[in-house]
Amino acid sequence: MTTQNELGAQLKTLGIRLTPQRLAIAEVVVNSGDHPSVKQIFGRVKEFFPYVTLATVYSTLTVLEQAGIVRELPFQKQSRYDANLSPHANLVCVGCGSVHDADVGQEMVADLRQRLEATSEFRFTSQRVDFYGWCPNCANRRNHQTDSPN
Amino acid sequence: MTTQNELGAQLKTLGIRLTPQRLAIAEVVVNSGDHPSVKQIFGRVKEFFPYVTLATVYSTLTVLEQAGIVRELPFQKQSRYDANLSPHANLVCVGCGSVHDADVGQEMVADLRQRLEATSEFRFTSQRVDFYGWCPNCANRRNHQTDSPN
DNA sequence: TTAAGAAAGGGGACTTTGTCTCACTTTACT
DNA sequence: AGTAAAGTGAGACAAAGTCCCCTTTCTTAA
Repeated sequence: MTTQNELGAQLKTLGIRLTPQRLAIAEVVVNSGDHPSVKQIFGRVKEFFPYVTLATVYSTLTVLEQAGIVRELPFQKQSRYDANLSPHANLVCVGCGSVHDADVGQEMVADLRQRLEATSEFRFTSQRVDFYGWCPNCANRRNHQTDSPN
Repeated sequence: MTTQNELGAQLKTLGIRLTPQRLAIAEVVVNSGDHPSVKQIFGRVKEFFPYVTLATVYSTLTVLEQAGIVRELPFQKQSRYDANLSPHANLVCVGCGSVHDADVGQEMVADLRQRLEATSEFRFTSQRVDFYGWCPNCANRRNHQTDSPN
C-alpha cells in the first residue's frame, strides 16, 4: 500500500505540482481496490476536502492519467479509474456495479495479446478485459429472492 | 451471409412482429462487420427508409437484443451493436473508432473465462475483450505525419 | 523568508448528446 | 376487417463533462 509521502514524492518526481487535493485524489484511486467512478472519488475526497469540486477531480484525474499513475476505464455511463496499469482482467458485477481486479489470468491476457499481435496488422496499445456477472453478495441476494418469490 | 428471407424467418420464429424497418435494422447489424453505432445504423437504414427515426432504431435494437440476435457493446459515448454473440476479442482503433472482430483467439478468451471461473466465487454471465490500437490505415497515416513533421 | 508569477481550486452555470417518452398515425397479423 | 403493435415526429431529459472567472496556493528565486 502506497503511503501518502511516497505518492507525493512520486508525483513531484513526475513534475506534477503538488496540492493537498491532488494528493487526496491520487490516494483515493491508488488505495481503493474498487475502481471508483469520478463521482465516488469526488465523494471520498469530500470527506477530507468538503469544498472540492468535480472540476478539480476531473482535471486531476487527467493529470494523473497523463503521468501514468492511473488509467481510465470508460464504462457506458461514466468512467472509472484504476491504478493497476498492468494487463489484467476485471470482474464487473451486473448487480451492484462493483469492479475488481481478477486475481489470476494476467499471463493469459498477455498471451492473448501476443497471439493477436502475431496474426494482425493492428498496432496494439492497450486492452480491456472485463468479465460480467454476479459478485458473491449479489448472487446470494438474488438466489434468496428467486427461491422464495412470495 | 444471412439473406433477408432467412433473417426474416428467424425473427418470425422468435415471435417478433416483422416490419420492413425491423428487417432492415437487423440486416444492417448482422451484415455489417464493423459493429455499428446507433447513429451509423440509423444512417444506413435511412438509405432504404428515409423517414425512419432514432426511436424506431432504439426500440428495434432492444427487441433484437432480447431475442438474442444482437449484442450491445457499450462504449464510452455511445453503444455499438454486434451480431457475433460467441466469445471473441474486438480490435478497437483509437484513430478512426472502428471496431472489428479478431480472427483468432476465441478459444483463449474461453480458456481465460474458465480459469477465472475456477478460482473465483463470481458467477460469470458474459465478457468483453477489447484491444485498443491503430488499425493499418490509421497507423500508416500516423507514420507519414510523424516522418515528415513539416 | 518572502514576494511575484504561475498554476490550481472553488463555484456554478452551461453544453452536449445519447436515450427515451408521448401522442398520433400507420401497419402487420389473425 | 379489427385490433394490437409498431412507426413517426418532436421534443424532453438526465447526467457526464466542460468552461469561465475569480480566489487561493504552490513554487522559485532573490
